[in-house]
Amino acid sequence: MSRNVTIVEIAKESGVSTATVSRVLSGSGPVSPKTKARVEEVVRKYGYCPNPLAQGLILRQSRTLGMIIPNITNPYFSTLVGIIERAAHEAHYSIILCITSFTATSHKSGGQETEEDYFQMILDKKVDGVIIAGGQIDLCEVSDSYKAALEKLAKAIPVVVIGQTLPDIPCCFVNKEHEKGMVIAVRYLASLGHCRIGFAGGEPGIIITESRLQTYRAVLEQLGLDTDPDLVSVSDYYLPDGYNAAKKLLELDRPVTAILAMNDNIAIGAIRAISDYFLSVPDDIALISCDQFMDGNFLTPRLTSLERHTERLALHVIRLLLSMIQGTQAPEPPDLYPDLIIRESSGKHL
Amino acid sequence: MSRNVTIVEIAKESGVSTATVSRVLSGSGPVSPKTKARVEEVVRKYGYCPNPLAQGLILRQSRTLGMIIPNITNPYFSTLVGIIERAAHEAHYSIILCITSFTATSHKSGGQETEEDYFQMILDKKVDGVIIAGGQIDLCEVSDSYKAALEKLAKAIPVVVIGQTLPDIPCCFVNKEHEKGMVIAVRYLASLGHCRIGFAGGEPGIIITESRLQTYRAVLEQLGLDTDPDLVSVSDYYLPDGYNAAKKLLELDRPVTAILAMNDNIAIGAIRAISDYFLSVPDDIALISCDQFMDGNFLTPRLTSLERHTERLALHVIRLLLSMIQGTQAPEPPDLYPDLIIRESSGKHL
DNA sequence: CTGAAAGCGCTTACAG
DNA sequence: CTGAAAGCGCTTACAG
Repeated sequence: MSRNVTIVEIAKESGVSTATVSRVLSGSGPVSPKTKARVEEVVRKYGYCPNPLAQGLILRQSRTLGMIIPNITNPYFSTLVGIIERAAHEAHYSIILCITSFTATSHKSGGQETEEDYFQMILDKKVDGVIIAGGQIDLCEVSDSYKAALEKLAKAIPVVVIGQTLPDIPCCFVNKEHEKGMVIAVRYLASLGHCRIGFAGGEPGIIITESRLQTYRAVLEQLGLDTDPDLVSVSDYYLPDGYNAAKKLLELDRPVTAILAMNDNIAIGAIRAISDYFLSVPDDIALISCDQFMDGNFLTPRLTSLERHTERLALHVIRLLLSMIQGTQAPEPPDLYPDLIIRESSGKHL
Repeated sequence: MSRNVTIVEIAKESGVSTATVSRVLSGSGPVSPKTKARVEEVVRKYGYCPNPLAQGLILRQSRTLGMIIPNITNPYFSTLVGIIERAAHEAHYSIILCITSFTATSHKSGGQETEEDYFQMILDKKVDGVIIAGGQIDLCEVSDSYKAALEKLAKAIPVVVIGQTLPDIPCCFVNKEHEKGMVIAVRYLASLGHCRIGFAGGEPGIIITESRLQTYRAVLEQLGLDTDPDLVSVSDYYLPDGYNAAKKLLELDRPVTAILAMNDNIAIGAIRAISDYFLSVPDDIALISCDQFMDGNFLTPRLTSLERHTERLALHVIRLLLSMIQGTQAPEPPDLYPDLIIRESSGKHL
């Protein structure tokens, strides 16, 4: 950080006090048109810009927001970050990005760098607000230390978290919708005549997985279809998980005829496994991705998938945070009702 | 930003001056063991942490780095961001992420928010250093206003840019390697007996595209193979671009027998198009992705691709920036020699 | 080893 | 409408 023009120089050159310069810059307080013009000229000449550190010290704000995510490689999170950064920038805020590398398994094995540490760090940074997406908040069982750290954070600054609502913590919790899409997808597959519908991907102990699983079972029962535990294969959210899950579902004594994939990664891995068994999608196995990551029209086969409107979620979250910071009215919650986009992979009626 | 415990409280409670508290916290200057212990105790009790704004004002550093990218949705950039954030965090720096939405076409049509504006913003934020990846720097023709803005930025703080070297600008430029991989890929396809090798994807006027194109033509000529302009179809880097490019290459009077795809998106789109022509990869068309985004082993067909070691690049870039900031020796340049990972899509000898 | 004081660059009552 | 002065929370010569 090099030495820059300061308000003192500008004041001197303009022949006024720093107070006046400050006034014309902030637009607060009365300034005569002439003085104003003169100061503005000098400001322009030097390309002067107030030091945000000094401003922040007085104003108690940094015009900086923290965003904490477990992973940036996952399209869900990168979409979130993209939209949020853009909206924040338009509102003249910057985003400090924190990537915790949290995974349910690393957590169990006692990951070294914890999300709690990041909470503290972001608190120390004196940001004006924080968005937390995913991580431990998605666990069915949230640790006490996490709750304590989140509470401490939320008591100090506005925070909105995307994930389950934790009681007695002064955050805004924005809940994602996990059930409706599952109901739509299972019913659709059933309407096509499938009786053995597999569930592939997701991590046990994670809310999104468990609640989808529960819905899946409930709808299956309602419909009088098979609900063997064998029909379910969960491990994680990535390509190999889809591959292994599909493999398992195909090797059953009574194999599945349809698979619900947690997301596009799982679906792509599953397609690979299905091909390795010399079977095809959708002729032998129907497939639906429950979380669209890309335009399924360009995959082979064209992937039937659930659009969950991550952009709307992202926009809502940043607007909500901004409203908390500025003390304005909270925005209307967005329509997050998922859309089933029927393409080829789900096939036709059996 | 709420009111916090300050150094004054800590000093009072410890019965020493703020200077002493500052000394024990920073470890600079001599402090008697007893005083030190007492102060540390109080610090711990209050969970005190110096206000970084106040510190930054004096120390002229913010322990914050800027990272400017055009797009976070592209796996290349999200990988870069992931690695860089992690390394920065380990070195106790935070990352302010700036996403400019730059594309070559938006640029031509005169995009409203420019990268230059972001340069100014990040300068105003008083970050300690900046990493710039992609954007206008990847254009064959860089505008004067961009150069001027970059020069201004680089004169103020350390900046490393991933992209072509611009003369007379005091940045560290880290160049990516575009030719070698192309040579390997073209030669491999030729060795398999292909004579009509298409080139799909990429944006005209962008360095990575143009230099690969040049290499592609040079190798083809060297080998005495067809170099019709018709064999090339460029537009952009995403799924639809791969789809359209492959379509065009298949509709030629003398269609291609092999396609070089700029990256996995292009390859996936191309596979979709090839299937729509009732052709298959690799039986009818051989395919290589020149920029691996995911594990090609899980795609159908398994995708032969070039691994370009983005992680190594990312690590080098952040280390380089840190060395500039700290005035230490620059790290050794990484081995960015691309590896051709031969899987199914490139097929066997004709 | 320790403290009083100046100062980083700004903003905002408070006078005038 | 404008300026002198205090103060945001910290660090660092400078004395002692």
